[in-house]
Amino acid sequence: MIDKRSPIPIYHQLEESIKQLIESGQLNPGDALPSEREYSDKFGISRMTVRQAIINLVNDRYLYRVKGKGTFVMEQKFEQNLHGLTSFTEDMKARGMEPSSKLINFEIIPANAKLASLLQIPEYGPVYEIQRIRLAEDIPMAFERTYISANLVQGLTSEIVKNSLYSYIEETLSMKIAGGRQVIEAAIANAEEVKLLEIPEHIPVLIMERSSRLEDNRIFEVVKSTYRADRYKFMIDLTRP
Amino acid sequence: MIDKRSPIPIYHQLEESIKQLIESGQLNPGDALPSEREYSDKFGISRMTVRQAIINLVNDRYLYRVKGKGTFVMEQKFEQNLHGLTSFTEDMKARGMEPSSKLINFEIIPANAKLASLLQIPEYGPVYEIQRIRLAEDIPMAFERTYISANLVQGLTSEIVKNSLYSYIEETLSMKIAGGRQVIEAAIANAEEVKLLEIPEHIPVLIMERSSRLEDNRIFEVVKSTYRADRYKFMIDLTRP
DNA sequence: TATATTAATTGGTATAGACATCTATATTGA
DNA sequence: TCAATATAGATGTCTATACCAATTAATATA
Repeated sequence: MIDKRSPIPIYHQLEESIKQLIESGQLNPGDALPSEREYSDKFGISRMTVRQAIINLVNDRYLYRVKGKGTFVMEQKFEQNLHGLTSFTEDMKARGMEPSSKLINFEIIPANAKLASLLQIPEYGPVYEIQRIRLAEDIPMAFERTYISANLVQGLTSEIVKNSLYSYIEETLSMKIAGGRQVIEAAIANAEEVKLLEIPEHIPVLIMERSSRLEDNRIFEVVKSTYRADRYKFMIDLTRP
Repeated sequence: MIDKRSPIPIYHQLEESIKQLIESGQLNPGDALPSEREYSDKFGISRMTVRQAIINLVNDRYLYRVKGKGTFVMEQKFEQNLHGLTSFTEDMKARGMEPSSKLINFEIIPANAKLASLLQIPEYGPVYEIQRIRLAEDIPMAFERTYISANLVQGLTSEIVKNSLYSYIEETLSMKIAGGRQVIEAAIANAEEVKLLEIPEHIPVLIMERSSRLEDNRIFEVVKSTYRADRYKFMIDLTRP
């Protein structure tokens, strides 16, 4: 598996080998990798060389590491593309914080008039409603409600949502996600948000509404998120054409 | 510059130190950094530790390395972006509304510490302060404070500001505007904003802070705007690459 | 002079080991 | 039984050293 006499650097051989295990499904998201010392012993190479392979895979978002616990396989990596700078998970990671989610609700509901209009479906049509609390370092940062047309995105389960919705849509359903539109506004937290976000009453929040579309311009998702404004800011990079 | 007794890792201290040199303009795009061995000798730290700092900066696209030649400051830190740098005027016109402005203040003031840091100029350096109310269809929408380094953008008058600041910079002064960075947050309107925007007390507002830079990465403008959140939303288009 | 060689300098790869910090588990003591 | 304490094992930081590979400049040679 590792050829020390090869002109290809050892760390690169190991890197490709691990990447291959992930892409072939022998290592699944969340799985723990052997420890650095195990790799070191197994292949008779230095631990620093193992680390170099792993560091590269962490930078490429194939893996993530938790001090004292181990190294694990990342959820699908291209999720970051769509959200860009305003993706909660990526944003938090970029700030050196550990993001997590708490699923509050997952069910199919009939679309009301507004939702039907946003999703471009008939009124009372079936829609997945997914409600989540987004946390950073276990502190509630945002309350997120996602609505997905059930006729368009079929076979959705809470497990899929927990892993990666976008990879399910793109890989399993073979539909191509093209982009989206986001609107940001400010408001005062309502009672439900105060409770779920564990914040004082009457403090300002940021509301983000996003609708995401497929390549054929059908809307497959509408997300409404409420961010606590005392802890969260939206950052946007602008480059002139 | 490097404190070995600090609990902050040495590589991280060096990393921040180099990043600071770049962002403050003491290191310019294309400039060569001292070699790894020079850093190692200068600070009395291991070359591997220097490399860890540099590797991180290469991953963050601050630097790039060429084997046998050296390490250099990257030309453009960020890749192409999704949205352009638009002014209030352009934004309102795009929404089919008639924009106008009311100039409240136009003077040269000495930069305080925060402003000096944001504009990358010495403290007490001369800065244009331009305060404006932005209106759409004669309704106040935002209170905007613009700060411009007077040594960088010379000969500014209130007449120029009334017309188009950006075209003055690009056409008359022949300086190229490259982009900027925006931060959006929510707050409760303060007394001044309540008065100027003619809004009720305690309503939420959107705060936008933008810093704009020239092609040579000098910051020429810092803008802080307060938008009434009941009338104004930020819209962002995301398109997948 | 023009070309080839060599030396010096740069980043790239790899090793071995030390100690720190964090996590989970097992053990001990009240 | 419950809580504090020890420990084993994981990643994180750092050192010191060695040699490889690419580039550049100085030097020797035809």
